[in-house]
Amino acid sequence: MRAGARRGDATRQVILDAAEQCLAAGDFDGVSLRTISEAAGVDIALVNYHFGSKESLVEEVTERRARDVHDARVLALEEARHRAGTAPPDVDAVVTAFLEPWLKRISSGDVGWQNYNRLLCRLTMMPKYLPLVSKLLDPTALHFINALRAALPKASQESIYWGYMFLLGAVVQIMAGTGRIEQLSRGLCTTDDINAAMREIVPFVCHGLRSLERTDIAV
Amino acid sequence: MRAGARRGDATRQVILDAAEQCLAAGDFDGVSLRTISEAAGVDIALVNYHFGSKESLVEEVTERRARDVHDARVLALEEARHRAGTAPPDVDAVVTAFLEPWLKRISSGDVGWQNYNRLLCRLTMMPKYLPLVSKLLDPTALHFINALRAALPKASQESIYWGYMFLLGAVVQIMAGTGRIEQLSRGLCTTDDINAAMREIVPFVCHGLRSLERTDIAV
DNA sequence: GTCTATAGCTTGATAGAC
DNA sequence: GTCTATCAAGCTATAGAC
Repeated sequence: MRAGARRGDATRQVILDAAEQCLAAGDFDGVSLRTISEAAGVDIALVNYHFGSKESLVEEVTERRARDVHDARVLALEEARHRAGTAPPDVDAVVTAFLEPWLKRISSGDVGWQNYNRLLCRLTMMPKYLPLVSKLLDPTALHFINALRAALPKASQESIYWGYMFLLGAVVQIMAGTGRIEQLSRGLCTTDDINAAMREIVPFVCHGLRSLERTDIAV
Repeated sequence: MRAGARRGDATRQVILDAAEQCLAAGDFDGVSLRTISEAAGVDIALVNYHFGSKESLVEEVTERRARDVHDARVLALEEARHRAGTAPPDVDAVVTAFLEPWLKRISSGDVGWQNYNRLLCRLTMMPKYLPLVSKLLDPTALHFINALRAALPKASQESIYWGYMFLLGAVVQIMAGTGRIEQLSRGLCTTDDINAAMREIVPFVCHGLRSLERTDIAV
């Protein structure tokens, strides 16, 4: 490997990290390549040289970490299956397998994971990026929807999908880091304390999901 | 009232409606005043004449409907209090008072309410707009957080705030209309069928919220 | 109140020297 | 692989005629 290539790889990483950070903090289309290149301490022309376009940059930023989380989640679910023996893993096990790998990475101290997360939450809210979001997350989603189906055999097909979206919604609302809960609770709660958030969210969604098997509840 | 003033008012409404629609469909900063003025069928200069700036336009678009929902929700909660007698309204009553007025407006056939909703969901995900979101929604939020506190006396202060955010997250995930559940369920579920969504979401969040009173659940 | 015209700026992207 | 210089296109906002 030539010295130039090594230097180029380093530049790529610096740009990817800066993009991750800027996109997590700002509002996507409001974040310019100039902002990103300045944060990276790199000339703006290099962004286009290495990534071709802004769109490709966003893709690379997200894809970089998506596969890793997916694999860890699938593995966690596999382990839960092993622990459960012949019966399928219950709701708590499925939810935990879904959230644990995520939580672990966020609280790892690597600020990149926190940025990736915020970015991804923001991304899922924008119709424009639905194709990218689907490419990144559909495999994981369908995998865990299947697991939820097995854990909640009495729930309807539709209910499982709705339940997955509610689970996602609760998590996204916390992970996006909008500052809203800090504002409402006047600092009592903070999304920076991921462990506290997880402690609350797991029982909430597990109880919610289990209720999907009941059909005798009127609105 | 002069004819000119009446015409000006009509233009204002046309612009507000178009802005509501464009902002609901697109990604906020990606939506230009040109897009909005073209959708409204008016000259772009009129947008600045009537609203002064893009920021003010966004404010007016949101504030236009925010007060109405707030009032309806407070009234619904008041009625629930009356029905409940001496005891405070239970979780189901509080959640229903929160969601019913919203649901009613969305399914009223007025497409403006649907646009307003999507727009608002999108807005809550962008840190940049936290001040506006707080101004619009904090009164409602704190009002219902108080009601939840009364309905869940054994839950901790923190849990109530978290629970409110989870409730919000589940609703936002559905209302934002990102097309994700349609994609995942291959058309089986759709956020256009608000009634179906509501039928699923109410029991989910009510069970989730009630679980906040329990403290014996390990992560 | 409305429209034309345009100022002044920022954007993403590229051509060419090194 | 990196940097300077610059492009065309888009944006918000405004000044002035009608």
